[in-house]
Formats: sequence, structure tokens, C-alpha cells
Amino acid sequence: MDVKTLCLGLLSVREACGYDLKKTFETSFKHFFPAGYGSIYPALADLAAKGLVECEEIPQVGKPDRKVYRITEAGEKAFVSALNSTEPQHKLRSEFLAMIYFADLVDDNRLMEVLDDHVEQLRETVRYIEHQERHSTKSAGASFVAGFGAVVARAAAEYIESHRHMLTDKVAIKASGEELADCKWAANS
Amino acid sequence: MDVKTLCLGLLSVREACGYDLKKTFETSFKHFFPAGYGSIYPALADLAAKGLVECEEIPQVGKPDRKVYRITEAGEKAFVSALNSTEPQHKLRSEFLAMIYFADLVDDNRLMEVLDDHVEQLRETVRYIEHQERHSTKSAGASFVAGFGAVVARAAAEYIESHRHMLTDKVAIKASGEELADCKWAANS
DNA sequence: TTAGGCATGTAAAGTGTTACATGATTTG
DNA sequence: CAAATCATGTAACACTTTACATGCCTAA
Repeated sequence: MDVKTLCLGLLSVREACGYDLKKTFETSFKHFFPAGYGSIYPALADLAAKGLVECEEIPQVGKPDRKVYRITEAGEKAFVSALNSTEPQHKLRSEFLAMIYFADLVDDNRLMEVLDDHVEQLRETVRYIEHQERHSTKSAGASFVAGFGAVVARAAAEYIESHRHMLTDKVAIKASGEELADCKWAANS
Repeated sequence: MDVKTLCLGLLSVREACGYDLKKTFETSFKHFFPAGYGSIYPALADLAAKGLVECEEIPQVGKPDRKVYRITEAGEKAFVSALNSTEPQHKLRSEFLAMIYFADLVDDNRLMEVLDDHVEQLRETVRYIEHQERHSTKSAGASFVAGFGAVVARAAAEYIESHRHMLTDKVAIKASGEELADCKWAANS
């Protein structure tokens, strides 16, 4: 299932232009399926060429014409069939975790910064999703997916906060192997 | 940070051939950074061409010569510099969640199957990581990353199990809108 | 005897990312 | 006055995936 198929799916919910779809990818799909204009516009052109969507150009002043896409019957069928035939993948590609894997080669200050940034990003995701949920009505699927994102992001943030000492305390160990007793976490564990 | 950089990183830990690296990607990196032979072998050739690794060919009978790669000093430097210069991304691309988003268009039996499969996959990930952790000693970074994977997978599995009724109970609602009181979850909420 | 492990790679196709190019209107 | 929003797209590049090609050894 690629960006093209997802655009088709979004158009099965309501008509939209490329710009609108991009916003949906940036909001509802942000935490699990990123896509940029570079994928979306060619996808729409392709769908139109295959007759799966139709396009109406609405003239505007001072802006390019707004091209509103509407799904066709063939498009609906194609989408349902795509949904039911694909074995759904679920792939994480995390440079963040890769970097952490090699934490002993990373500058300590940078490491802490990266950890802080990532936690903040996760917290922001949680806040954002929960705000969204409160202010819009969604399909069961959309709510489930949003909830999933929030729960997973929260779990990730909590893990990082409660285990980061595994990575950052090497500083204390390196600097003063004899003074381990001074480390607060060592006293607690 | 691409597959090439990660190969270099792995070679900074110990020498290995392409086949060995693939196994590491399949085990330690499985849950956060997939890579196949098609990325790994060209990456190694490239690293060697740039002088970041050296290759020793060890003759074998009945198999292609084993090409053992060792990192060079230039390679170590390049890796540390790559680690410290990249803004680490963390991208999920989930066809699974995309499919769930459009759950109302998915065949009910298939939906349940997909849900079951995904939970089982997550549970398997957790089991695998925990087994690994018990039977091998790892760097702080590697342990942190493994723990992260386990915690997040567990949270995901639990979310799916405790919220799947949001998706599957539409059957009951569709079939008998009047009998909502019979739904156990409806009584609790 | 068959499946899986060991071991190498290439080539083409598919997909996505990034940078570029344009420009009026609205909001702070 | 600057920044964000609306609105379109293309072209080059990067990277990964998939399928292909080969073949012995070992354990169940």
C-alpha cells in the first residue's frame, strides 16, 4: 500500500485537492504514514490517468486553479480490493534508535540533547493527538489509529525517561569510577 | 543515516562478512531498521571503494569465498562523524494502521485476522527480544534499544487487544442495532 | 530427501525525498 | 513588514525492494 492507494482512500471519504490531502497526511497520518507533495501530486495525476478519480478544475484568482478530485466507482472498487488484498506491513526505520545503539561513540552532550528532543517530540505527538480527538468526530478506524499513536508514543517517552541513565551515566563512571555512590540512581537500584 | 553507515557502525564493533551483517540486521536491528542483501552488499563494496573498510577474502570450499570486512581508521572517524552530525529521524510507515483507518471498508473476517496476526507478531517480537537479552551480553546502547523495542511492542499489543472492540463490534451494531445492551463493552462504557 | 543454512552478488523496477519555481492574500 | 496559508507542480537524486543466478553441506 503506497501513497497513491492512501490518496485514493482519503478521496473515498471526501473530495479534496492535493493540498488538502497533504494536510491530512500531516495531521491524521503524521505518526504512521508520512507523505509529501512530491508523492501526492504525481499520485493524483496517476489515479486520474487510470480513471480511478475525476478532476474538476475550479478557477481562482491569484492562485493556481484548485483541482478537486472525486473518486469514481472504479476507484472505490480498486481501493476496497487493495485494502483487502495487501498483507499489511508495519515498518519502523529509526535513525534515533540506531544512534542510541552506538551511544558509546556519541558525544555525551549531543546524546542528552537527542534524548531530550526525542522525548519532547513524543510528548508533542501525544498532546497533538489528544487535542485532535477532543475537537473532531472521527470514524471508529480513525479513532483507533489515533489512540494507538498516543499510547505508543507515551510508552516510548516513558521508557526513555526511565531508562536514559543506562546511557548517560557512563559519564559519571568514566569520570570517577570510585564515586559511584554519589550517583542518585545507583543508590536507588 | 542509511544502511551503509549502519554497516560501518557494525564493523566498528567487530569484523564481519555481508552475510553476518544481514543476520545482525535480522536480529538486533529487526524492530527498527530493516535491511536486505540488496542494500548490504552494495554498501560494503562502496565502503571498501572509499577506503573506510578493508576486505580480506578467505577461500572456502563449496561456497563463495568469505569476504571479511574490517573497519579502517578513516572508517572509524567517518562513522563517529556521521553519528554526531545527522539529525536522527524516527519514521514509522504502517500499512497496518492505514488499513485500520479504513476499517469500515475491510471485510470483517479479514479485519479480525489482520488484528490477530499483528498482535501475535508484536508478542513474538517481545518474546524474541527478551530471550535475546537473557542469553547475550550487550553494550548499554544495544540493551537500551532492545528494551525500547520490547516496551513499545508490548504497549501496542495491549492497546490493540483492549480496543479492538471499537472496530469489530460494528458487526453487532450493524446486525442488530437494538441489541446494544447485549454488548459487554457497551455495558462497561 | 528435503529444508535450511552458508555465501556471494547484480539489475531493474519501484518509491520517496529534496530542491526548485511561482505568487497573491491574510494574519500577527 | 514578515511569516504563514493557499495552491500547483517537476526533475534529479537517493535509496530500497524484488527477482534473479549459483551451489554445496548438514541435519531432520
